[in-house]
Parts: sequence; structure tokens; C-alpha cells
Amino acid sequence: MPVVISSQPKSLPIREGNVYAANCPSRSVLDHVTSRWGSLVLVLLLARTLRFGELAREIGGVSQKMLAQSLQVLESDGFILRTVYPTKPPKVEYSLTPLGREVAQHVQALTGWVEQNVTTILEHRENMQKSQD
Amino acid sequence: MPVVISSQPKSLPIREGNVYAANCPSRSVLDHVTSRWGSLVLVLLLARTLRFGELAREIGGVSQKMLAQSLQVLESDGFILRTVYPTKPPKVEYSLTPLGREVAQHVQALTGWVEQNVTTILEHRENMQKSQD
DNA sequence: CAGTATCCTCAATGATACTG
DNA sequence: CAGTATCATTGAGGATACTG
Repeated sequence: MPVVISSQPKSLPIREGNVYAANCPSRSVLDHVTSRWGSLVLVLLLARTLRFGELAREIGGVSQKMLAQSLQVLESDGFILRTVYPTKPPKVEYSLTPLGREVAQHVQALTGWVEQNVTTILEHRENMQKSQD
Repeated sequence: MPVVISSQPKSLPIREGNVYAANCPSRSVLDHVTSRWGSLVLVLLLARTLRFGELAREIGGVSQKMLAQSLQVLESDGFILRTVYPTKPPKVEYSLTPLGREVAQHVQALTGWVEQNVTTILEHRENMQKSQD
């Protein structure tokens, strides 16, 4: 599948994809890294390598199924490295690839900003409620 | 609804929310700004104020329903300002609030990175396919 | 133009149970 | 421990038609 580009900026860096084109593959990549659980996984792994069970415990509300699925997608995109130690019981470690580390930093900036500004946003939401006249 | 914080970093800035807590409101904010269409809207409005029809045309594949819904959510979070000119036909302009401009910049960094790295990621996906043995 | 209203569908997600 | 398999649900999202 070809990468779709509708317009190119005049200066570098070269944009290989265009998230505004309906059929551009960059859409799916963006979906993966901004997915509900995928985004949280990326930021956690930025701090350190974690095992499946650890990730499950850190991320409140995630199911085994969704965690496994999110990890697989991020692995297939090349963001996550899955290392299996053939011990008994099995031990599996998840870490970030260099590429994964790059995206994760951007995602972390976003989640961090959100965490630091929730209160302001919640207040705005409530003010909107009141001024429904 | 109280903001849930499970742990506090030792240094500033103070984290008001925790996206890893299942019931923390920051979760919904993160969902809004990383939503399929919401994220694209934010980045577009970073460049300039746009009308509903313009947004619809810029964002490939979006339906009127989803665009309207995304705009409403982002407006209620305080990221987007909706200005109505009571002309005939009606004219409605969407722009970013100062708060919206802040998140949008983080989102733009993310979408930009994705656009610049799609090719690498697609190659990795295909290599994974092959090595399925 | 800038939406809203309705209907409809399927895919994302969760719950539960099972396994190497 | 680290998942997979299966089933059930529901709500996100699209298509279409209508309106101030």
C-alpha cells in the first residue's frame, strides 16, 4: 500500500505521510499510539522494562485481552520489543525500541500535560453546565 | 467528582491527575484529545481558524455527525471556541482557546512524528509478516 | 451553511474460562 | 505467569434525510 501525500511543506523534514488523507497508513499508526491502552503502555515503558503482569497492575481497568492486543499491535509497528525467557514459569519482558522511545516521549508530553491541567478542564466543563440558558 | 492521584512526584510541576487510575477524569480528557477526529481537528486549528465545512473538507473520511460531536466535546473541555455570526446563511467559526493551543501543540508534535516515520513503521510491519515462521 | 435526527451495523471491549 | 479462546454486549460510528 503506497503512502499518500497530498501536499508537501516547502522545508525539511520531509513528511512521508498525511494523517488528513483518509487512506494514508499513517492514520492507523496514529490510532495505535493514541489508543486508550496503547498510549498508557508506551509511557510506562519509557520509565522501565516491565512484565505483562506488572503492566496489567499499573494500568487501572485494563483487561488481559486488551493489554495483550495493544502490546501486539505496538510490537508489530516496531515500538515495543517482546523478550521471552523460557523459564518455568515463563517470564516475558516488554521494553521500548529506539523508535518506540521516540513516540513514547511525545505521548508522555501529552499525558503529562493532561494530568497537570485536569482541574482547569473540569472547572470549565462545570461552568458550561451552569451556563446552559 | 474528585481528582484521583495515587502518587505524587517529588518535584514540581504538581500532577493534578493520574491517567493510570481507572476512575480519574484525566482519562476522559486524554480520550478526547487523542480521539480519531478530535486530534486532527486540534492540529488543523493550530494553523488557523476554520469553519465547519472547511474542517469537513480538510479531514478525509469524517462524517458530519462525528465532526460535530468531536467539536462539541473539545468545546466543552475548553479547548475550542465556537463563534457564531448570525448572518444568512449562518457562519460558524472554530478556533483554539489558549488552553487548546497548548494541547494542540503536543498533539501536533505527535502527528508530525508519525507522518515523518510511517515508511519505517510500514517496513517493520512487512518484515514481521515475512518472519512468521 | 451548519448542523440535527434516525436508523442501523459491526467492530471494539469486557467477562469468563481455559492452558502451556 | 502470560497469555489465548469464546461469548456477549454496546456504543462508536456511518449513511441518509431533514431543517433553521
